[in-house]
Amino acid sequence: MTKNQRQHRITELLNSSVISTAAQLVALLQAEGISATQATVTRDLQELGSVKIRNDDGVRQLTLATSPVHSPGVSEHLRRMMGEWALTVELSSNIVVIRTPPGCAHVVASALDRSALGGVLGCVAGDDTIIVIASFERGGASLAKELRAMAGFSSSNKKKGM
Amino acid sequence: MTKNQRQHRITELLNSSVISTAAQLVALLQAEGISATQATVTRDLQELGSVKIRNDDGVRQLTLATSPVHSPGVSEHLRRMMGEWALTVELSSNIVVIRTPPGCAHVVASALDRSALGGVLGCVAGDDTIIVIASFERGGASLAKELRAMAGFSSSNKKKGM
DNA sequence: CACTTTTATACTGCCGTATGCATAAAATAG
DNA sequence: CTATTTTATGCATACGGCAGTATAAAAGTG
Repeated sequence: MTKNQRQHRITELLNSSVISTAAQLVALLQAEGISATQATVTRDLQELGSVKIRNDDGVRQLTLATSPVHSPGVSEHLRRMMGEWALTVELSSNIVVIRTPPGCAHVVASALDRSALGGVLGCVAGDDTIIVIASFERGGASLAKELRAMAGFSSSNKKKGM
Repeated sequence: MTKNQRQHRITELLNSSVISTAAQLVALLQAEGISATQATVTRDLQELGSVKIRNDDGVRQLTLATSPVHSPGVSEHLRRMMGEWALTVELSSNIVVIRTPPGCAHVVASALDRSALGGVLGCVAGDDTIIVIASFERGGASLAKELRAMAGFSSSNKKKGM
């Protein structure tokens, strides 16, 4: 059972039952054979963006934020995806083109979307290509530079004039 | 510069010039600011499925196999993708349904395709869902079991009767 | 066959992630 | 306000992947 799987199960549990504490979650997971401690579950809840609200019955209940939360882990996640999947990052005026291995473009694009990187109007992804549109104010060059840094490209091997 | 990026550049180099030895590749990479040793490049070449052929000029040349090669690393890669991205693996007769986080289905499906897992007729992927069709001979149950194992699900937390 | 070149690998160290334990900090209850 | 419950976190550890060094194995050469 990996972290993603555990977090997915936690999401399901929070959406289907009233759970008040991390300790309860630990017990529920344990009951279905998933072992994790309170510390781990608490960290999961943070990453998932959970909040504790008082529901209609006046009971405190853990819920997941419906609107995407920009936890500190999100930009970290983007950095990791860029490092792992971005093969090239190239620039044409205000457009940055990122190439990935086949089928991997969406993963990176999702991470980009969620990260709410500054000065990005939006991005679209094909199978192995992502088009990122920089805002006029930001400009493509600055954005490309940031994305290249995330991907772990040193400035020395920047392609010139392509 | 990460491993994927380096391997991508190696692919480009092999396709665009005549290269005979790993040592040559090391030098070419070095020239563009990518440092790697012969050992690393050799490992890359193995993973990429390179072969050394004698070309029309009678020169021995490193080339990439056009047909997908089943290097030992391929099934390892599948295992890693399943562990990282597969959230659930469920079964309905000879069909196995794998759920992933949004946008991640293709990555896993590609890995599945490349792995040439036994008894798989084929698979298709949406945004967060993969449908894998088991051959009649193999049967969905056996396939699901193998995929679940890859994803790191212990047999204990197998869902019953859902 | 002897020698050189090239490739493959055993071993080791490094780095980042994930997690448990212990405990501090914060929230809640009375 | 104090005590209790709950959450957050500093630290240590385990594990996995990656890559370098040194060296063995294999391939090529004459």
